[in-house]
Amino acid sequence: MSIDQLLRLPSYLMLQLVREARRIGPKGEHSGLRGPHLTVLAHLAEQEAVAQKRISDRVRMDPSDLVSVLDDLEGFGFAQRKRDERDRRRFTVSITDAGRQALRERLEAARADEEELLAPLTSHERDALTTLLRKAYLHHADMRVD
Amino acid sequence: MSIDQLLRLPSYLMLQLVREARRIGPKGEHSGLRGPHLTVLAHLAEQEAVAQKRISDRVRMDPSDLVSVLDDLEGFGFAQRKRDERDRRRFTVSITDAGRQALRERLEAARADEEELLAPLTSHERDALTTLLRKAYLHHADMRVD
DNA sequence: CAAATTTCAGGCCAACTGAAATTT
DNA sequence: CAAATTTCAGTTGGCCTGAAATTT
Repeated sequence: MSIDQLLRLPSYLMLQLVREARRIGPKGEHSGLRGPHLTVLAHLAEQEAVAQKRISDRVRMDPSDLVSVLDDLEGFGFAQRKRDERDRRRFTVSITDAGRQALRERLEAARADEEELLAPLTSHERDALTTLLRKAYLHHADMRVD
Repeated sequence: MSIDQLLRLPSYLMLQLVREARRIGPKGEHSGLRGPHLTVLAHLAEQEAVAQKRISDRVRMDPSDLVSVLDDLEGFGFAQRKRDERDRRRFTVSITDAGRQALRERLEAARADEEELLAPLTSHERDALTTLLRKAYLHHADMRVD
């Protein structure tokens, strides 16, 4: 009875599925790249020379945590930091070609893992799910966009 | 462009929404009860005298982590451990009345938080989302049921 | 001077690994 | 003896707070 009530809570179900997803992937290639790295890379891929503060706002990541993520990305040669000479408090961050390549590969792998996670759903159901999640997420994301 | 690809990955969207959910609640009452405690309580509410191993299998929690969760629940007076005299390797765990009461309250609070998280969706959409998530989750859960 | 940006030190929780102690 | 169950010790990653250093 109580379990059934848990299984009617979307946030509980999402948490369990996220745990399931973590178990499925990622194995292989750039496994040093975890969730936050991928998120940051994707945002870098759309902007030239962004300040770290702007990134951490956009992806809702703590600025202090972003530091080590960028350290990693620079270590892999996937991103570069440069002082902003117009405001020397800032660093501007850019993605490299290798970074774009790694991003492509990881997105590809993520889509494959997705297949496995959502295997029990028809492709129509998967689309419906994605649409609903996207709508819910975008609402919260828009609440905090500049 | 790349962000858009991220936003087509259900597991990414679910992860972000779970993070959002964590920010919303829970505040107040029994905040010593976190996610795993609630999950375990819900499972205890349906079974008399379960072995820990069985719980950790059912909720896919590491047996060693379950130890401290049960320590907490016992500390709150929400659960009890007793040696299984027929197989003295086992402890059998049961929920208490106080545990049932706390579970009820926490489920109530969780439903309220849910409202806030899924505010952007119509009630029909929320139902559809829940159904899809449930279907996806149950498939994986059934894979590991005795 | 106050405020913004990046960085570091340290905290907590969830998830995992490896090994011990007890019992079957 | 090997296997099962519970427990403990220790690691990691994600998320957070507080404070420092630099610059505006």
